[in-house]
Amino acid sequence: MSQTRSRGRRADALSKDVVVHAAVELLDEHGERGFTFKLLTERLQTGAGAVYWHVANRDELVYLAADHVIGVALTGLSAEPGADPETRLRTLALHIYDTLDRHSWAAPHVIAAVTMPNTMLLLERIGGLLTETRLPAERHFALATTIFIYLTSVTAQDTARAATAEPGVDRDAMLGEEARRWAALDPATFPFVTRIAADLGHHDDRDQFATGLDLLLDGLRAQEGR
Amino acid sequence: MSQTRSRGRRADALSKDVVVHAAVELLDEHGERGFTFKLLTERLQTGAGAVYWHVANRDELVYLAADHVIGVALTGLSAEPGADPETRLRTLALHIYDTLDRHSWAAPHVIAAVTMPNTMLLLERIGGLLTETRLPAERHFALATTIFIYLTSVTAQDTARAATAEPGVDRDAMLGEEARRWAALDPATFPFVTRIAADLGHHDDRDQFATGLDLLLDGLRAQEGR
DNA sequence: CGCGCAATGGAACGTCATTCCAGAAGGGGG
DNA sequence: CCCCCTTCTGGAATGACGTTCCATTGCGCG
Repeated sequence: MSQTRSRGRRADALSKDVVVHAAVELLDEHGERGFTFKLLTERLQTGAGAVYWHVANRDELVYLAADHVIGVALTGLSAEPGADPETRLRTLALHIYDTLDRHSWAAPHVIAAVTMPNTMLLLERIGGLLTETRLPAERHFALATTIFIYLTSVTAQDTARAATAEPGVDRDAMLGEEARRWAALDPATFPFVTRIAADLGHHDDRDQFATGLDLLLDGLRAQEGR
Repeated sequence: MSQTRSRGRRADALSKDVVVHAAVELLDEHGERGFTFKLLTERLQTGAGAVYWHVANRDELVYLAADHVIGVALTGLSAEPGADPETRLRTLALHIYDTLDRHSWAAPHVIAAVTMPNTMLLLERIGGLLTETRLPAERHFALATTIFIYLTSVTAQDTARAATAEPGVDRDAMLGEEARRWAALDPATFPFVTRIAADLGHHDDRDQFATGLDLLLDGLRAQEGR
């Protein structure tokens, strides 16, 4: 089966796109930490040198992979005509949240560099929706970036936390375990945490995210009313 | 000067605390990526084995260092008596922001594990302040975690982005450069981004953070009013 | 049809976290 | 006072990783 490959140029050429696609797959499977050039060259049936011909280094590859994921998420979003801007903002945010949830390694990189082409497109979308509200134009920059930062940051952290869990361990079981630990704390020093420990058990990250987003939008509406 | 050390037990004993302190220093100086066991053993004038006697591995060490930083931040915060809970919440948040800004490597770890002793204390503080508001008790869990998540996530990303910059490069110059790149985009596809490009030039992360926080608190007040 | 150069595969290198272990204090019991 | 054993130490050894280097190849242009 596995035969030693001949050196030199190949017919089924490697390309930046092919490399990035393979990287996204492997990142999805093994996470950022588990993603290595060894895995990558094995999947692509090639050597390290070939990969480095198309990509500067590991960092750039992960960067490109993250941008690709955001790009797919943005193009795969329907226009949702007729709805008011606030609703569409909410839809957009949750859609990005879900996408990054499926590629948990990507989120931290999306924010690190606003330079990323598709990340900028995301900011553009948010800003476009804000323009349709009655909010004063001089606040648009602050508000758009705030929503952008909330969206990317919180998602990044949610997914990072989720990725911490050992693969194969039940998520609900882990939450239950954590809730029990909270409840077992000293109520004298932790009156609040012990009181809300039960809530932790039936807690959903996505709902949590939506709650914060709604709070932001409520704040926005409150400012709008003034 | 530098003399070969004899093996075996030493008078000036190493301890978990000493190791963690040195780790915090080196993390501040070199960031998470630049922090290596080589640097650590050189500073502590010892070998790797000695460090591993006190600490399980690199991950645990960074975890302990991050918790230590949060602990210092929480104990170093004055009580601010007389102020209303909302103001105190704002002060607390900005204080944590500033602390994590000074130890940019720490922020990502603070959120990853809510298990961290001092991270839980932070959640407790936030919850305690919420209890003093007129908000319904059944919403306390959702709101406290929302604020907690906003605080830690956004700070984490701000500091991560700041750490990306090459040491020695002027931050304002970099922002100006970025603003120029935004302005140079095609106004047809990026109407919003090109319009707000100028704002990016005189933009401050801390103000930005405060804006989002105020938006959250506005939303909170709006819900309170209902 | 041959030649140049874009592309390739893998060996080699330096760095890193981690493991392993021989050996040296410290201190308690005889 | 001295021996022993637990606790702690330093550094050599290991294996995985990202990256560099280069001889070699075969596509596609002339």
